[in-house]
Amino acid sequence: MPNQPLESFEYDNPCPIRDVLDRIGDQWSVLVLLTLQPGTQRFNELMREIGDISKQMLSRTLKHLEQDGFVTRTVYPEVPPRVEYRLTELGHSFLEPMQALVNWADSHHRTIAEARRRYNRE
Amino acid sequence: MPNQPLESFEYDNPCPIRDVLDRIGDQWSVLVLLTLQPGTQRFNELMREIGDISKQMLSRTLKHLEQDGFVTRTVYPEVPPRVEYRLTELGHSFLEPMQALVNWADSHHRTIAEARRRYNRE
DNA sequence: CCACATGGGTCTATTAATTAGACTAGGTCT
DNA sequence: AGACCTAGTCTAATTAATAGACCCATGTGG
Repeated sequence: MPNQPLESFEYDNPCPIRDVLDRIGDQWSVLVLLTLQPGTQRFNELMREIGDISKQMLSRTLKHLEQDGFVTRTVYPEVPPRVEYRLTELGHSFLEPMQALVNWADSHHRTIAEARRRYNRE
Repeated sequence: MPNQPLESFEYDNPCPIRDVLDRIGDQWSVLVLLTLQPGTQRFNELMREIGDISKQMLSRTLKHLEQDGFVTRTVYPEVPPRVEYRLTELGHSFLEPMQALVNWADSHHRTIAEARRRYNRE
């Protein structure tokens, strides 16, 4: 174990709700979880599926999600390597309320786009 | 109108859901909306209430939320100035599914904290 | 009359986060 | 031998966020 971990995973937010929401409320976590919803995906599949995420951020996001128990990471010792990511029970459970939010976004995005245009005109 | 707007508000995300969620999925938007839930708040009240947000980010976040129609901004031409922020119907409507997510976070944060400790031990 | 406080910001300089792209490993295929 | 595969990591360059100084007009205290 020659090198220090580059990022420590300790996290001491006094508010547990903010602690949870700050973690999954970053740019990518929810998108990764939604992409994993249909089933197991490999690293590069996630890259392709999401399209505009960088390797580093996908790697870090998956690491966080794994740490918090949202996904599992399974390595198959083959060559070339194969690593599969899959939602846990917790991950699926999270996507239930999240799905309600996605539905909200889906049914209100026109209203929002409209508000944005109006604001820009003035 | 001598100076260009420093940040353009155009935003052309091909996926409308990501367009909406990316906007409110930043570090502060949800927190600001939740803080406005009980009722009208002034700028510095929001600062104090949230505690660890910078003026600039609060200003920018409120501007985005106003642009997207989540909050209204009312200026009273007094001295010293008074500016009140208040949720719109859309803002309140958004907080309904969001509240479900907050509840989820509240009831699962122990499980998550546990997973995080386990991960760090290994 | 001068100094200071006030609220809601903006501007700037420093620090942190994100990105793009090069690089690695061991094995298969030509 | 040389090229290719995946799942990352490392570094350098770009971008975003923060802290703190500053601004405006007016009201208050001395």
